[in-house]
Amino acid sequence: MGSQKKMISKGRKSIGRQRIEIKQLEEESKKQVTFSKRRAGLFKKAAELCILCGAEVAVIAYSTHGNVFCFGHPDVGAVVDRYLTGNLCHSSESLDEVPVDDFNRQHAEAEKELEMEKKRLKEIERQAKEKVENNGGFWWEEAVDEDMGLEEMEQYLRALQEVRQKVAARVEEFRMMRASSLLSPVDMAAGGVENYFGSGNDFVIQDWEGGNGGSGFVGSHGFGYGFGHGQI
Amino acid sequence: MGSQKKMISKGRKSIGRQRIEIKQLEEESKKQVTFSKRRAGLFKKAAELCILCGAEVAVIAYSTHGNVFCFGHPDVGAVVDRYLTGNLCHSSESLDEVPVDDFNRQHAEAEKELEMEKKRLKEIERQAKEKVENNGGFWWEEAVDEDMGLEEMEQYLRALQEVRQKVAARVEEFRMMRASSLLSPVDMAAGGVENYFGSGNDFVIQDWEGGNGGSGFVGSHGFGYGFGHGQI
DNA sequence: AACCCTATAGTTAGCAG
DNA sequence: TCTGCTAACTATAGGGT
Repeated sequence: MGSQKKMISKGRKSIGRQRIEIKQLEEESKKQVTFSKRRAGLFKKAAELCILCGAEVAVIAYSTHGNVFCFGHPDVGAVVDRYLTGNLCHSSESLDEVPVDDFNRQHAEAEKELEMEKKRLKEIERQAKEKVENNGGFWWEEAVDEDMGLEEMEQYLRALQEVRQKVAARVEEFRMMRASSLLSPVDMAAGGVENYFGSGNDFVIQDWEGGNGGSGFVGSHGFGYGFGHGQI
Repeated sequence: MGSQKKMISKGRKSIGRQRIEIKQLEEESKKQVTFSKRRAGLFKKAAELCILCGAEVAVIAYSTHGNVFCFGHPDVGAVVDRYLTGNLCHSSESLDEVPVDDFNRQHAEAEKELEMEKKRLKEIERQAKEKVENNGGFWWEEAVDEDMGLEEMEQYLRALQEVRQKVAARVEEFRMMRASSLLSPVDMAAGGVENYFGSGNDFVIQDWEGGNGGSGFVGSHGFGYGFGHGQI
């Protein structure tokens, strides 16, 4: 950190930071530079949030080129896991302007969402059953029994994690074997998998309610909003 | 939005922002306020990154109280999905100082990691088998066949997503049924589940390599580093 | 608890090497 | 490409309401 000499001679050393509009950058090179810089900033902010507030945070960022960069505390997997197992993610339709202080309305929305979620679950199960009957599908497609207990389910969830790890590892192994050249690490699985949270195509901010209402969360850039709860 | 009168009388209106050390805040109330403010800032930054650079970003943040707040574009589920299916997340031991330009070394590390991953897989499978033999465990614990093909495996992965969704939904349903009061929405799954990416207990920043080397990625707060690649 | 406000700490756009 | 610089922009700590 020692030596910075002045190495600029003109009166104005630099025009300094300029205000920019927040909209898609046209120039590819500028886009890349900005991505690098801002990603670093984002990760730093995330880390500070963790340290200051004891929060657990995961950030996953894909560049347009398809490369992924992650930050996580305690680690990405743990946070994502927690998210997947503990969150049914009440899909946000486009409630564009959530009144900041209307608790009751939000609660109503929550219950409606839950209802829809249940319906969707039913539909999925029905389809799965159908598939098995018609195509003689694989055993795992009829895995979840209608009468499975909570206890058993939790064990199942845990086991599922393990299995997934194994499969992912195996898939990775395969990929490593055949692809020593330049193959995008992620596009294999990109297609085909349904987006099972059913949200729209815009930005989404979602908070999860712990059982009692909360107050509104307000973002800034024309996001689609999920639930907003000041409850921390 | 209309009326701000001056309501401060002394010479200095405010002491303004003070420098703070980045370390766990002691005061609970301050912690909460900071979490709110900084979470908002983090989400805004994430959104700007998406807009400016066309990136896909997911941010998941848990407060110490266990409440979750998410940001995602196109949405959290999509990004997480992409992450889970396309990423084995080469666990970062503590390669504390990755040389910025040593591609070969990084490649070597990658292969070593893979080797360890394989070993771990073997160990897990052995344990699973043992468990099945000793306890008559559940069928799903012996799910992954040694000779499963890539094709089949990919389908399996996809199916796994579906099943997990179903289970998560079911678990959620159960929880909703019994807990109408204040129960943390997430702590059920928090314990017991192994961290299947095998990273440590510290901060983790992980990038994914697309098949050819890249240059170093440098963070700032004593994180554990994964792979660093300038490749965007 | 959620907003204001202000002053200032911190981030970053544009350049240069 | 990535690093460093600098000026200007932006986030936010502390405080009030």
